[in-house]
Amino acid sequence: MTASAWTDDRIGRLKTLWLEGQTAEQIARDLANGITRSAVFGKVHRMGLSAGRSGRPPKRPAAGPKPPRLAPTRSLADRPVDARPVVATEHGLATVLSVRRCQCRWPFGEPGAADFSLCGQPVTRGAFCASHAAVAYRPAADTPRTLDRLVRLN
DNA sequence: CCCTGATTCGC
DNA sequence: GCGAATCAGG
Repeated sequence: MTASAWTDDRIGRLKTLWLEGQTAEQIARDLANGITRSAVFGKVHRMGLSAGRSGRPPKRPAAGPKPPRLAPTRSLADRPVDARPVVATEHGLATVLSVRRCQCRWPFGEPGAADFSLCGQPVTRGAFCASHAAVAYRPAADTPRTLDRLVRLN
């Protein structure tokens, strides 16, 4: 089999894992096939998914000589989407430190506040539960009324 | 200091 | 278009 070929299947897995907040290293391990985290990044960029994650502002050139070298790494990270409901006096089931990957990370209250918490319901899409994902991943603009209704699902 | 993500270059 | 190297930020 070809060592490297971004089939639609692999691209789909890449996109899914990336949107789930998996690290590039994690995705590389999942795809295997000699795919390195660099390859993952390259593909992600070509797909136009790059923006959104941590970073580095556009700057000057790079890339010098390239002797054969591999750089395996391992760890976990969490830094998905962000959203803030204007009204939120309620509190979720989880905190920033206790929330698990399988729990909805929709914020309740003001970040930094003593009562700040996270939804905590089972994740169904990306980093949020079904209700919050509907708001967080809203592709197109909705009417203020629709958004208000969705936010009230808290 | 280590890890992760982003950007740019060479093939 | 793909992969690797390099840089910057946390």
